[in-house]
Amino acid sequence: MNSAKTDRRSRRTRQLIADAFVGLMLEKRYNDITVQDILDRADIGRSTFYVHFTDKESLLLSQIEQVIHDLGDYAAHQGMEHGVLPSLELFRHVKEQRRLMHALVWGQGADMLNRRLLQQISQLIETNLRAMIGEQTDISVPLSVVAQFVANTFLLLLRWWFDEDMRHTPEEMNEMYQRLVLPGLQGLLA
Amino acid sequence: MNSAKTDRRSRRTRQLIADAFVGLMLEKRYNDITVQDILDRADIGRSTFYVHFTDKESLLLSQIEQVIHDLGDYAAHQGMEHGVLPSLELFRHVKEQRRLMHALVWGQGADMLNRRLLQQISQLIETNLRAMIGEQTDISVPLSVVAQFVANTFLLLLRWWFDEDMRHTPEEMNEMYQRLVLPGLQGLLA
DNA sequence: GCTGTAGTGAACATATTGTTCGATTTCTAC
DNA sequence: GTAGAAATCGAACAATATGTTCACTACAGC
Repeated sequence: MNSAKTDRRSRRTRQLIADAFVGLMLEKRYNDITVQDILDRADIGRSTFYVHFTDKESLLLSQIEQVIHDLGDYAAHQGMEHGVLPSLELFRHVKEQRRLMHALVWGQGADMLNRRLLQQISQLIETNLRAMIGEQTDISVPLSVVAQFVANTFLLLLRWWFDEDMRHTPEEMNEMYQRLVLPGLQGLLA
Repeated sequence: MNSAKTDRRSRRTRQLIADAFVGLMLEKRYNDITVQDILDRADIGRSTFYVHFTDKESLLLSQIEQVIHDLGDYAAHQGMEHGVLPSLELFRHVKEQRRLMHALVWGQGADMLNRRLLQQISQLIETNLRAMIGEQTDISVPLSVVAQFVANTFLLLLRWWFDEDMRHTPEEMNEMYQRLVLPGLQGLLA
């Protein structure tokens, strides 16, 4: 056997599976996708699937790693003259590669709770913001984005806090929150 | 029958179920928890579970709503003299209520991909940051938090962009990114 | 056309889900 | 303390999903 040929065939099948999976991820939630769904869409045999992936989850993981690798590669090749993150280049890159990214980052994969929490807290913030700015309407960033930005940072700090076993005091956490969020906020509302 | 009495019994059972679930969420991922696990831990009958919840998911949702309701209530009662978000009060509140919040917000529920993406991008940023600040070590917010803050905001914008069907250009997105993130960043590194 | 690797599909054991229903427990009202 | 309603129990059930096995077919390269 010549590994080149078999690899090519093999990779094609993997790709078929991955494509079907990504397509499904854009339509329904990860949890609602069955292996059978994937087999049907990719039109491959059940046993073939299990030759390539041990699991539905390992398929998900392989796709995640794909995106990560891709993005990391891209970012690394942009150098760092752009500050801490070559953000513009990444936004462009994502726009080109949108399908896979979209399916994974925001397809139904993103988990319910964080979405729900973000939504609720953002809404609260947006109300407050609206009351504060009054008639001042020429804000360069949509208000809903600003609200989500604040809520998102708050939730991030919460998670980090948990990770650190809540060693810090609420006051310390609040200090970090303010240092991170307020400057940007003031700049926008000025 | 008097609905007061039955309600009390019923609520106790619901609570048993919820407690068992939260405990399990701290130990394993949502997907790996079976209804049977919950029954065993709560020590209740299978049919009883299905009297109270139609689904494993409806149980999750009810817990999420609980947290949301709780948090919203709390935030609302703090008034808005605190800026856009009564953050300090919320951090305090969370610390007291940590179990449920922890289980849901960062127990294994938070989805894999976002965690992984955040981790990877943060790491890239942290490296860059470290190179930039050089010997300057007296930063009030841990560098890893700053890195996660930047990465988290970037990912938030990405998701928002998807939600808006990518109507905006990468340049516009980047503009928002910079307006939100840079002020805080400069303040810290100054 | 032979050879070997990859893919096939049917069959299988196992596990999980959600439902049903009669028996049993718990609790209140009397 | 007893009747009776509501809640729980638990065993049994059909339906579905999972992951494995194996004899088979298909096909690329020599």
